[in-house]
Amino acid sequence: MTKTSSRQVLKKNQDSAATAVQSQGELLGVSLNKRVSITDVAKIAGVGTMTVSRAINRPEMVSDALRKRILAVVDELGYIPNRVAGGLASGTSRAVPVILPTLNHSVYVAFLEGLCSLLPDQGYQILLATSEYKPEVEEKLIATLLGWRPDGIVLSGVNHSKRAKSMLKQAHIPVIEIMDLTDHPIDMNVGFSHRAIGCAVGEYLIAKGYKQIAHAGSFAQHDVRAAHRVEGLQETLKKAGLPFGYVQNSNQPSSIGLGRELLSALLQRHPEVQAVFFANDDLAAGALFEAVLRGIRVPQELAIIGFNDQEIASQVSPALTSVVTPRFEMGRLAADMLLRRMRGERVDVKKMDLGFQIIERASS
Amino acid sequence: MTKTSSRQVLKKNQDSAATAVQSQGELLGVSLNKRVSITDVAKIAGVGTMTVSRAINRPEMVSDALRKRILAVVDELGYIPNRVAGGLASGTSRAVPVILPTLNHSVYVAFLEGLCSLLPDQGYQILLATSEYKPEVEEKLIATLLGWRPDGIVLSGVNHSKRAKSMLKQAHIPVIEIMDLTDHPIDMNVGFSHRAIGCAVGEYLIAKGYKQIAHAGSFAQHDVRAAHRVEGLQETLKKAGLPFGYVQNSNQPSSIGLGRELLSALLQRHPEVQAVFFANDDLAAGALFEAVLRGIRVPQELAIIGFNDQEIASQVSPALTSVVTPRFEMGRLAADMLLRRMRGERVDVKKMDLGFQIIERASS
DNA sequence: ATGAAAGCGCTAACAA
DNA sequence: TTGTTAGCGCTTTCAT
Repeated sequence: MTKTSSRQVLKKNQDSAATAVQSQGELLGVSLNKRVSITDVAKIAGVGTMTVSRAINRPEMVSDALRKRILAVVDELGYIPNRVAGGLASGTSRAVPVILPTLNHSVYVAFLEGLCSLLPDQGYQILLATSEYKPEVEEKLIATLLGWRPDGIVLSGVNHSKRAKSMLKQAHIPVIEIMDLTDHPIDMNVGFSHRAIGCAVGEYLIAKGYKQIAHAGSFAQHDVRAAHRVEGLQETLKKAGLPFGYVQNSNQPSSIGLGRELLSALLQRHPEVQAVFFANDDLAAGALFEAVLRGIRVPQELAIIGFNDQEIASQVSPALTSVVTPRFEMGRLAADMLLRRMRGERVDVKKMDLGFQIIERASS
Repeated sequence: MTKTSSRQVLKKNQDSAATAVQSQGELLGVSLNKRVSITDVAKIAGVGTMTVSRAINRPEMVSDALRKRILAVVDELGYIPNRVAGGLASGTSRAVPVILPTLNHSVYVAFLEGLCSLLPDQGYQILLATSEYKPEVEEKLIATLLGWRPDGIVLSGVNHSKRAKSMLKQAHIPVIEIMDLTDHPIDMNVGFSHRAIGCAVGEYLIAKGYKQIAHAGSFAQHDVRAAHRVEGLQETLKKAGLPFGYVQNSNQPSSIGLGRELLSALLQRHPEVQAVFFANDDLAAGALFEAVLRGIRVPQELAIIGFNDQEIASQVSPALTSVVTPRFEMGRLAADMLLRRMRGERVDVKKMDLGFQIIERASS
């Protein structure tokens, strides 16, 4: 392949010097073994490096003839501009780190898809990292990722270590916090209020006449957002004079199987429970399967409500009531806000509440 | 924060010059507004930049006293080394692009988690990109990603455009192709034979006594690997003298709901079908739900077998027979092989067949 | 429209 | 052990 290319180039530069060195694996002094650089292209095209740079990045600034010649050489040599060098020279890396707590929840994956559907097309590269829900890991990741001198950064949640915040401020780049809401965003913020969701679910279940209402979740000590939903729920129950102590947690990662276990444990401790709000639909689906297995009628004997409206919720039977959150759209919106800022535009609405909706189905 | 830091540093450099400029937002000629560079650290610590570099990257090469002093300054200033500059200077970016067809399949996500569990800890940064199963998108992504001068790269599948292959060869970096097997890997290859899986499933179903055996899948025109499983299945059916034309495809992305639709369509066209091999467990679960809904007894009237052994397979009832593939382990292994190569070690076994296993459950 | 010079921030290689 | 020099490959700036 390399050989073929060099021959083709040769035809366009048919002088004795070129022919002479070709046998050494060189062409006009350009080694064919080393990665080809802008200088190589410039030499062979017989122009300055700046013209090559322009022909590639701002084609309209170069005359048609020259641009054509240069791009032909680029093609022949298989030249791929070095973004690392370009980034250093221009001070803009086009890198956008995304720190997610996990990839194990379809919510974060859907969000990531939203980002992927916009950022790469605009020339930005996603640097992926997962924090495992641990603030100290997140802090380290932020430090590492800022080393890439990113043009912007995406964080999950609104709780970050003091040092993390200070590093981000020093970086002077657009930052967007997603999935949750705060009154004091580092910079920009799109998400929804988990506390409000907890309240709404509480009100919904109370209105349906349930009295003994529980919450069950995974990764209890780490998932701050789930904790906020629990708080909202408990607050509402308290106000209504209902018991609010029915909480079943696990430290394991979320799964359908864990949903079964959580329900079993909960029913053993509190057989009187009438309705359970789960931290996500996988757990809720597991609980539903367990209930069906045990012959517990849903929702007559036990109501189940999930979270995030993952596909499974609508597909099981009875179908699961759930809370829809616009995760894919959140990804696109986050990307859009970042892009505008990275282009130098102003973004006036720095905090966006994307809201949520309870989708009532057969399970409650 | 910045102010506090500068004061603390000041104590260690208590000379009149420093005090004089501090009010201008400078300290020893170091602006506090610009991002802090290695030169800033060097100046304030009173050492050369190389010593700072060493104190950070090869601490053992610097005397204790000096290292301590330097790291203190690093801390005070909040200095974060610029990897872009470092990468350019050292010729190693520590970037590892990963091109996946989609994030919509839990297989790829699990694989990605496997990578994430190893690469970042070793100082490598994952650059994520999705090709939407399109070779031409993949080719473009490869070109873009090679611009980051990565130290290695991960590709999905073994079918890549000619230009893609040639670019990868020119890059002279370790390449690993995952998920599938080929006799002619670009460089390294871990995966399993989808054709063999198709054959094995065929033999399994034949042995169970099924005669009318179908395959149903999504993204038909793009998912080459699913197509190979179909080929294997059909080959086996053909050999056994059984009908092999029962194939139901859709161009939509995979989902539980699509599984329902696929089964409906298949049964309408071929009510005689006795067993269906689905392209993944989401589809299979959907089909199962649909069958239950229609009162079709599984497996007595219809056997269902899924692929990838996602969690849902074992949790529905009847539980789904499926084919386990070690996707998380594949991620770790791919990371491990890449890491060894990136460290300059040799990797002798360039092609690894990770195999698969049919997990028999109640649905077949 | 094109090119030359300078330098982005860091590290390899060498010198002291 | 530490510092100096010279780039890495590109783009900015300024000249032509």
